[in-house]
Amino acid sequence: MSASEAKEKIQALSDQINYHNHLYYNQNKSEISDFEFDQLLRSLIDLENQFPEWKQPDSPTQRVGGTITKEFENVVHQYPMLSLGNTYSTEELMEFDARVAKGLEGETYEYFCELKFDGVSISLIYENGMLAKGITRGDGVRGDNVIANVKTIRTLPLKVKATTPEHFEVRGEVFLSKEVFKQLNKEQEDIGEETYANARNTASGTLKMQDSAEVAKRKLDCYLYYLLGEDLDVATHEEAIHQLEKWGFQVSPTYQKCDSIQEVINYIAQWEKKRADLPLETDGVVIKANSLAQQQRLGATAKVPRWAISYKY
DNA sequence: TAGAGGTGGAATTAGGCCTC
DNA sequence: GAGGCCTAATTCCACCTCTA
Repeated sequence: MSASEAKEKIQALSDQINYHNHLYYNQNKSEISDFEFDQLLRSLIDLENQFPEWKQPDSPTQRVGGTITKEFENVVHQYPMLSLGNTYSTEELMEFDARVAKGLEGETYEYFCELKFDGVSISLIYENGMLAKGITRGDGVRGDNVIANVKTIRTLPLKVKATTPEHFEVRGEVFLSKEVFKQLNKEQEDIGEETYANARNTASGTLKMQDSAEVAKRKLDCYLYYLLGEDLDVATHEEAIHQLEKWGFQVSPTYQKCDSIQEVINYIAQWEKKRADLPLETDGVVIKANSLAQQQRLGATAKVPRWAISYKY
């Protein structure tokens, strides 16, 4: 095979694999068997080994893993990763609303609600459209760069196709879906090993595994919920979420803008009934002030932002 | 068994508001 | 302005569950 033929073949195989990945993870459909999918991947790996000059940095083979990480690089977060304050009742929500109203005296404001999924927080750094770092929360100031493991998450774009700022950060939650966790425990049972206690801690442990090939087998998934950086051209959290969707990131389909705290309360009540039907575990709702300028004005304490709070079911 | 990530609760501190 | 009260913010620690 000539070099130019190899280049075309590598591109065609990459497109094919990306197409099937997209179908499987975004539409929950599969046109080929797991065996056929593996065959496609193996063909691509063989070709890339023969013609490494045509191997693309965002090749789907990057997701197969294989990197052994002896020690994760410790990285300082550009923007501290704060946790959220918790509420457990509508009374506490009303108090939160009163604090927001006080902080934004005389201004109108709206909220943005989304379900809080039971997973592990992650910060993704993109440089020139390429996924460069995947950092755990750590102590909120510094975290570990687990990029080799993050790259195995097939719903995450390794390269953003659209025009983006040179540098931006996306935050989200890495999780194991109920179905994948069930399957994982079945496999443990089959080989006579102890089953995992819960999906959140299993996802957390998986992210810190040293063998990314093993991580790739666990089928981690990720929802993104926060966009950070300069030159982003967005004025509200809602616009930021739409921007993430346009760039090909998977965001939670449960989000909703609310004009008042009463609408927030209605949203919480609505999802309390429906959340059991979701494919992954949720433990509450995150409520944020929608305007980024107002978020700035409300600021944060040393531990939690004043413009957002979580409601725990 | 040690170390890491994360959660939740108790204790302490800081700051705002009210009364005198 | 001083003192007391209340609430929010912060710190610390115990605990759970995972991987190495």
